[in-house]
Amino acid sequence: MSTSSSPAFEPVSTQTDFIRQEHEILDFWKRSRAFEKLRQLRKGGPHWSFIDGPITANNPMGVHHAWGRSYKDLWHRFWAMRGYEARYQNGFDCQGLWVEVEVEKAKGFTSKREIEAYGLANFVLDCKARVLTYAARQTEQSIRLGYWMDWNDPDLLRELAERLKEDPQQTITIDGPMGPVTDSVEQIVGRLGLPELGGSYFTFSNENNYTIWTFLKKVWERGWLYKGTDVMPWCPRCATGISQHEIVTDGYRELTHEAVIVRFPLRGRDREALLVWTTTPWTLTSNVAAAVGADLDYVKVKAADGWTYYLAEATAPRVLKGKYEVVERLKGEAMVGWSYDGPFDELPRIHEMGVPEAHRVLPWEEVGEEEGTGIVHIAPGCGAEDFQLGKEHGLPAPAPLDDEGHYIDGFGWLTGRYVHDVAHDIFHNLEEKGILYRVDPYTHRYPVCWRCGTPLVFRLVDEWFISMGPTYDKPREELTEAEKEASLRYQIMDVVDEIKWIPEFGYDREMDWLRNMHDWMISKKRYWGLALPIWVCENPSCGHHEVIGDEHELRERAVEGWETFEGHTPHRPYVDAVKLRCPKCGGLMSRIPDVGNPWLDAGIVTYSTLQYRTNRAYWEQWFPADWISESFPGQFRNWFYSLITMSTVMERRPPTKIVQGYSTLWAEDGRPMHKSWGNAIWFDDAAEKMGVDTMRWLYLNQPLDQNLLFGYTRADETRRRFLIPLWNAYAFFVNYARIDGWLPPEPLRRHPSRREEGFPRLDAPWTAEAAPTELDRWIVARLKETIEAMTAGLESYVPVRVAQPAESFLDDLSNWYIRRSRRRFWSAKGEENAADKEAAYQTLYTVLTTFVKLLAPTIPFITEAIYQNLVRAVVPDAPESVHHCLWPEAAPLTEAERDLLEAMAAVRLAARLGHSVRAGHNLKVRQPLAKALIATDPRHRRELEQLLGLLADELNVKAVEFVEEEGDLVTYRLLPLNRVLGPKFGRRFPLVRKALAGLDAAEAVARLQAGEPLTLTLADGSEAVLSPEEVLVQSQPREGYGVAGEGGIVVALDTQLTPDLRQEGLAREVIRRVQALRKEADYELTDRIVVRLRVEGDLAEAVARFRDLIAAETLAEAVEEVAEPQGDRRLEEQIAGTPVVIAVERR
RNA sequence: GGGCCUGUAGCUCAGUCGGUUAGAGCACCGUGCUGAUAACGCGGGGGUCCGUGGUUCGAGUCCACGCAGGCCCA
Repeated sequence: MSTSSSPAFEPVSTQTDFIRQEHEILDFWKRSRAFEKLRQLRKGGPHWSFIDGPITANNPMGVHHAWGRSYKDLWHRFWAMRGYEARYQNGFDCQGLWVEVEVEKAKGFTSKREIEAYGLANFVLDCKARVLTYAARQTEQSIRLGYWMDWNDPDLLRELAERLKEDPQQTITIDGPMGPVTDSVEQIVGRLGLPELGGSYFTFSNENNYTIWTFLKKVWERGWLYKGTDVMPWCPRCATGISQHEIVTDGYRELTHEAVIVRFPLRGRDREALLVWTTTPWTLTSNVAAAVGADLDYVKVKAADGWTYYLAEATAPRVLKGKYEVVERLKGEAMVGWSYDGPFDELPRIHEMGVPEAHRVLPWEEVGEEEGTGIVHIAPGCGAEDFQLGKEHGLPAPAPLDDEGHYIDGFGWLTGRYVHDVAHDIFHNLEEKGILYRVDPYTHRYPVCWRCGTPLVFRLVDEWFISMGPTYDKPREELTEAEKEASLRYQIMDVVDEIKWIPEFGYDREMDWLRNMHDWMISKKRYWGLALPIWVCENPSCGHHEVIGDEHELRERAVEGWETFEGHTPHRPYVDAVKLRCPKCGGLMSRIPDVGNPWLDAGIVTYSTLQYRTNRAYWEQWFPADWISESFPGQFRNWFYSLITMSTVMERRPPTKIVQGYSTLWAEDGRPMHKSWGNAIWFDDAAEKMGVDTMRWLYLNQPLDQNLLFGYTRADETRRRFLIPLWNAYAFFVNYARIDGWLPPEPLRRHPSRREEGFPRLDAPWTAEAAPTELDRWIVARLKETIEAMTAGLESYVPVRVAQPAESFLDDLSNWYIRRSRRRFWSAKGEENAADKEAAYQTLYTVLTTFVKLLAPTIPFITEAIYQNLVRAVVPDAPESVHHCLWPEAAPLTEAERDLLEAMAAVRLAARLGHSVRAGHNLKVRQPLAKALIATDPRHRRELEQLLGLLADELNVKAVEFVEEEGDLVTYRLLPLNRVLGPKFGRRFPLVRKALAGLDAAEAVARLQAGEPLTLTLADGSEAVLSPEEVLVQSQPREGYGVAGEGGIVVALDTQLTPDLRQEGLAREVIRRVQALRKEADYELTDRIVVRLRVEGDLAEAVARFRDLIAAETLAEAVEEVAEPQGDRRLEEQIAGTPVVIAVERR
């Protein structure tokens, strides 16, 4: 964002405020319409299709959403840089109980009755308005994250929300991508996301709802839609059934209830009773039977309280109070058929249903003795398994609760009471009747409502289901076509086979779910959601039902109420007005009042958002998605499931080619984030305190299958490890380039944004003016390697494979290339090393401009800031944004480059060893030494010889020499090659190892090097012959010689200090202190100075002798010895025991 | 209750086909380097590789059983 007219780099501070910079970049993108321009640039490119898993527009977005959204943005940007065109449509999930619950809270409603009194039309408007409000909020947050998507203007969404509540029927005109659109507010809202309005898709849109109707009609036509009566988990607060999909998602909580043991007196016997256990006392009102395990062992005991009890033998010690005596042992089988008096036989409803007559003992294989008494209370109207068992035995099924959890009429004193409030009164009542045995607290995982947390009850209800079809008891590959045709379950599995799952275990999870899942319950007795298009004949003797496939069919079939519905979106209450004629009996048909399961809304989007109903050619262009990405937990049975199931029904095709999943976000303390635990971090806070580039890098550097521990400590670490070094490498370059007035020559000025403009390749990035060194060639080879690795990582959708090569490259760049190259940038202009300096500039410029492109998809802000200065400020015709550039490409590494990479690794190892020796001898690097000695094999020697100057420099030695006779530096160790000799000698192997260790190593090595075998005499007297290939010779540093070794390289240093070396070392001590003073004085890098010193003894000699060196190194025009040194800065201390005073002054 | 995964340094995690002295980052201590760095280098302390048993010349790695935690399903 240069403002100067003549091209030049802007100065760069190393103290940049990254967060402020992010806001400036956001402004820049907005001002320059960067995203719109990118879309223009990529128009006509090959398609990369992404379908967004819709985010629930119900609350501000969290840092866990930011995780997924960073990935979505990253891969969009990556493919755009590869030249692909994408659709960029964000999605909002809009309908369902989660929105209703929030609106209820806001309105202070606590029951469905209050909603109905308020009016469905108003309630639905409130739900729509809430969705629009939070969609606006989430859009703003996503923009802050740097996410580039096609969304609506947040202000427009907020305005629609207000207008909607004002008067949904008022007509407005808004601008769309194809021109102005005029319609009622309600219809504009219903058309959001369609081509004429653009922006995010909303699952409450007309198109989304009607496409689901189309889906449901197909289901119905194939005979898979049915109404079932069953005992279902039910939330008494929300007054709705909870489907299996929902109950397993966050659906259990550790709760402590009071478990009760009750006497069921046996009829016709005196004070003999079954002991029956339950954790849900409210269900005792509806007890019908008692179940025993036919093969379990039971006992009849005489207890101290005068009763005789029956219970499972294994349970007796923990169940029975006080002393007891076992009178008889019997199998459960023996008790089957006994009848007993139920605990609430006096209730009128129980009487009416013939329950007392039905009471008896049944056999049931599910009965166990781990809990309770081994005799299970059966209430067919209150439990799913109980209902099944009751059906098998033809038992009545009293259902005691209404939809809000109150006892219905006919339950005596309980009628009208709330299910979760009656436990104690029931205990009291049982006590009075003399049948309460004991009550104990019992902690178990109990299902709760996933929205409001209310413990669920089980109710006998009518719901609508999609049949998943039979599960056949044979392997899938043996299924016939006919069997598959009859079972949606297996059709879905076939589709799942065609999808690539990342990580791979996703496939198994999805399959596991499909094998086990029950029919999909799609109805909900609520208000805000998909209006299920099921119309039922009102004539009770007919009951025929039909599914309507779209709005046109509805209009054709409507015989009543169309005028009430017309002009409205297909939501309650208006759509409920439409009546049809029953084709069977001629009666009137009404829509069932239920709304749909919200996963229907999200599952249809690969059809509804791609114009499946209206423009099949367009749909074919973008279907299936290339990639979708969501957090794993829950999605196997929710979005992934519904998406795949619905696509299977629609077209029997996979909705996406790749599913990428990632784990759960936790707080840094390893626990889930929880408002009440104080460990939650809000997105807005994270963005403004960490910066979103930091967040995005943190997300990238995270294995998909592990939970992400998110917090400020980790963010600081991430910033320090990656963003700051990146920024400083860039700042280093710019600040020296400014000093030298360096600008990139022509071949380096190419940053194409379209393929036809050509690619600069990295094989020879230097002009004729540059004389690249091995170091330059090395970092370019590393860059090529990094391009290859990051590209492969991105193509495979594995984030750590993108982050890891980038981090390792930056480390090499910062801590080796730049550190070793610094001096090359200092030299003055026009000297004989101009070509070397030019090479350094060209290399670093190429590396930095290429590297920021590789990083741009992940950390879009800092890379944009760097690009604007490195490229746009000096190459005005370059693409306007780094995000408009094409992805770097490089030819494969050449043989020479591979060799160079190996060689540099050897040098760095040798340098490490040299530093280690210095540290061991307390020899500062500042102190020059005469030579380093290296003992190594011929291959490493060849490698090191290419780069000796570099190594000498790094170790501050005058020479590096190789020693032929290693024995001085090294001792040998002989080790057996386990892999070979282990199997060869088997049991004798330890003896071989021992014998080998006992040899004279030097002598044995000499023989081996001559190619002769070794003959060993083992401890058991036998002999073993080892060929040279079977022995590993390990050289290790000889103790006490100042050597260090590793990986086949041994380094020693000549630690003798000659007077010359010592004086040079002292001179360097002086230089170091002058540099420190320069820094303290805050001089510019180019400022010339005068150095004034007072020194004595050795030091004086050293200064006199190395005066020129000191002057050159510190940019001093003069190095003067004075009695009282004065200047801008001054220090007094000792060097090697000699006092010294140094002052510097700027010229 | 069943299935899958995990258990390695204070913390977060690598550890290939079973093989030689079990590693990294963070944190801590010492020390060096520093005319880009909030960095970086070198060194140090810190290990019952969850436990028990087994297979094997050899087990962090394979097997069995158990313990603890996570996920999925009942």
